Parts: sequence; structure tokens; C-alpha cells
Amino acid sequence: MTDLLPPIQSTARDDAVLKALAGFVRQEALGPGEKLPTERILAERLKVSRNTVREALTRWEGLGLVERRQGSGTYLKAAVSPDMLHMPLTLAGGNDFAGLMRTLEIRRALEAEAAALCAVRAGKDEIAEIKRKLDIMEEAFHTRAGMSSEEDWEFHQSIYRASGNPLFEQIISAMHELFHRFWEHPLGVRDFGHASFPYHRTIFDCIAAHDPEGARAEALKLIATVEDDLKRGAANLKLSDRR
Amino acid sequence: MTDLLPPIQSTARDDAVLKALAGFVRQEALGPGEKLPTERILAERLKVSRNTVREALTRWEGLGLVERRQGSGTYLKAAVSPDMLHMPLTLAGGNDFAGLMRTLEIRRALEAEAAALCAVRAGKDEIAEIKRKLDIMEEAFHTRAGMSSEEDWEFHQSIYRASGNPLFEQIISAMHELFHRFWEHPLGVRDFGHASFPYHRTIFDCIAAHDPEGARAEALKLIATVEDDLKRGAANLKLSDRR
DNA sequence: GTGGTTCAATGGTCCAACCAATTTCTGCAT
DNA sequence: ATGCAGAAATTGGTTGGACCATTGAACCAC
Repeated sequence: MTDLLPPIQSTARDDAVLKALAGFVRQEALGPGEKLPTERILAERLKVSRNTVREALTRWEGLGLVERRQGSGTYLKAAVSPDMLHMPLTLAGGNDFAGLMRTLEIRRALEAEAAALCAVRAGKDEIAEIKRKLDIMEEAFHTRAGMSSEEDWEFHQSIYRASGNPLFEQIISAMHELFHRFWEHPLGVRDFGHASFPYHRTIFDCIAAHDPEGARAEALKLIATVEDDLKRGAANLKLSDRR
Repeated sequence: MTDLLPPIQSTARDDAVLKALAGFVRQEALGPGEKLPTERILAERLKVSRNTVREALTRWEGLGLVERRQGSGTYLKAAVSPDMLHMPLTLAGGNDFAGLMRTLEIRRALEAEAAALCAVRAGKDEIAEIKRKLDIMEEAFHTRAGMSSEEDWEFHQSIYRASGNPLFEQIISAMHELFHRFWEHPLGVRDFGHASFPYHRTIFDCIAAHDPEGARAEALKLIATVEDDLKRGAANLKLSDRR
């Protein structure tokens, strides 16, 4: 009963600026990479101070929606729409082992669900596309004799896309980036990801057979191998830390 | 709190301001809810313009790290540390039935995992806290003869917190907000959420018994009831649409 | 105590410059 | 005409100062 009567805010100018800008972007059908009006122009058109415009743009910049280049202009970096939800994820504690494990816990939950949904919903075209990515990945694995992050990631992304829910790709991508931000070099484990290789095909087989629970189980096995690799790497680090 | 906050130089001012502020927060051991120096003080100490300080704080505000209250001050909203990873994620949500179902798919995956992890990791204190929220929720249910969004949500949040992984709360909260943005009124279903009531206690029982798979199963049942309610609501809408 | 009033502190907005990086234009040499 | 160096314009970044709106505390009258 208290939830009605939301607090009013007479001062919300920069918010209003962003709303207006979002509307403008939609009307002009601006896409990523395109340049949007000068701060001075915006200030004049919206009848607000340039300072206010800047604070609004600073928010968008912090959210990664926009990129400013001094002397050049302000450019869109992502698609924006008036009804957007911003979800700033903050992973404190930094680049330690626990941080990596936390991203993996999220990914384990979502990866399994996405694989299951994909097995239910994927049509012929989607399955063919996943198989294509799988073949490329396996090819790279055999020629280079090791896991290839790039092709591996592409394979997984094709599954998320075929899940019919774009949120999976968005959130798992965020976890993936968070993960790779402090894992440029595989912690001293030479064959990192090697153990996960066979499960890529078993996941695909389950998807192709429209077996959601099988796909879920195989996805969980895959993540488990990554967690094991990570733990091995952490153990290595601990040992070599006594240098 | 005098000699901290040394002056700033060179470009990338606002970034430097944030780094200095993060260091200050750590050295002063400031926690959520505490007030940090006024903009004017910061500007003077850091030897930058107040405008620059404001742009920096605007970024933190956009990331949900800080809350500004006009006439009062600027307050920490979350723990911040100098080595923090920010991953702003923007979700383009469609405000239709399918959009609601998509948020539920994410929540189903994460809710189950969080409940399972909680069952493994929750200590005595966390379990007591969850029980407290459960009691409050059940009390509200019986007195008001219906589900109470607020108390229900608090109960779930206490589980996420006890999962030992803050990402669960962050992501599910985003889904929750996305969900409630187009569901102010329960789609014509009078007793929305009613069916989910008993599962709150079964989930708690499994957690208290440190039974992860049981907790996972009960959480899945709970989400299933919400999905059913949603489908009923959608059916209602379709019928009443022929007005 | 209760309920206003005053007043200082604080965030929000505005303005008018100037700085720094970039882009564009200009004009000279070839 | 062409190519290129330098000047000029454009644009985001920063500064300092001013004023407004809100908050909270101290104060006062009842």
C-alpha cells in the first residue's frame, strides 16, 4: 500500500536530456558508430546548459553506450532505445581466484539453461549454424593441437542465440568478458580447456536430438572441467607464489 | 581525514579523481551508507574544478555505487575498492508477455543455482536471517490474505546474499526490476503469486537441512507457479482484448 | 513537546570563458 | 592540378564563479 505514491523529483533535468536524446536517436534511426549532435547544439536545442548535457552524456559514457572523442565528437557505441534497463555489474575483490569462480557459477547456471532451451527450440537452421561453428572449432582444435578461445566462444554464442532468449547471450557475454579480464594467460596450466573439448560435441548431439535434459547435463560437465582447470591453476599459483 | 586526497595532474582528470576517491574510501574504511566529502571539499583537496568532481561522481552514480541527495550530501551505496571491475549491461527489454517470460527464464536458472549454493554455504547466521524474512513474509501473507511483493522479495534476496556470490543478487535484481516495470497490476489475475506461497517454506527447509538438490528442485517449482500465473494472465488479457 | 522560521550546508544548474585534441580549410611550392 | 604544411574552425575537456532548490539543524513562539 505504500508502494503507490512514488517520490517525485522536480529536478531531473539530465534524465530528461537522456530521454530526449534516446528519442532523437530512435527518430533518426542512428546506429552504432554514428555521430550524434554536438554538446553545444544539444544544449541550445534542449534549452539546458551545456554542463547539464555533459553530465547526461557522462552517464551514457559510463554505461558504455557512447564514446567521446575530443576534437571530433560523440559517437554511439551501442544501440539505444528509450526503454532500456541498465544493469551495472560490479565485481569487487578484483582479480583473484574467487572472482573467477563467481563468474563461472553464474555461467554454469545460465549455460545449462540455455543449452536445454536450445534443445527444445532450435530449428533446422539454428542447428545447422551450431554444427558449422562446432566443425570450425574442432578443426581449429586438431590443427593447432589445443583449445582455441575464439572458435570455442563462437560455438557457445550460437547456442545462446538459438535459445530464443537474447538475455542469455547478453549476460553470459558479460561474464565471459569479466572472466577474461583477469585471465589473459591461463594461470600456468598449459592445456587449459583441453578437457572440455569432447563435451562440445556431446552438447551438440543432444541439441540436435532435441534432448533438453541431456544438453543440460553435458553443459554442466563442460563447465565442471573448466572449474577443475581453474582450481589446478590456482594450486599452481599458490606453489609458485613462494618464490 | 586531512592529508589524504592529494592533488591531481595531467589529463584524464575525472578518472584520476575516481581513483583517488576509491583510495580515500579504502583508507578511511568507508562502508555503504556513509557520507563522503562534499563536492566542494573534493574539488579543493584534489585541486580540480568542482565540475570535474561532479562528472566523476556522475559516473559512479550511474554505476550505482553512490547516491546523491541534494541538500544533504553524497553517500556510498555499495562497497567500493580501487580494484573493482565494472560491467555495465544494458538490456533492451520488450514490454510484452514474451519479455516477461524471458526474464523468468533467466531467473529460473539463477534462482535454482542460488538456492542450491545457499544450501551448501549458508552458515547459522545466514539461515537465521532467511528464517526471519520467511516469518515476516508468512505473517504478511496471513494477515493480508495474499502474497506481498515486498516481503516476498526480501526473502529471496536474503537467499541470494547467503549464496556467497554477489552476482546472483545483482543480476536477479535486474531481472526483477525488468519484470516489475511492465507488471504494475497483475494482469487481471487476482491471486497472483498465491500458488508460490508454500514453496517458500520448502525452500527454506532444504536450505536449513543443507540439501542443495532439494532446494534447487523447490526453487524450480516456485518459478513454475509464477510462469503458470503469467500464462493465465496472458490468456485473460487475450480474452478481454476483444472488447 | 509541537509546529513554524531562519539559516547554513549541499547538491543541481547555469554561464562565459579558455584549454587540448581533432578535423577542415587554405595557400604556397612543386 | 597536386601535395603538403600551417592556419583556422570545430569539438570535447576544464575552470571559476554565480545562483537556485532542497535538506537538516538550530532556534523560537505557543
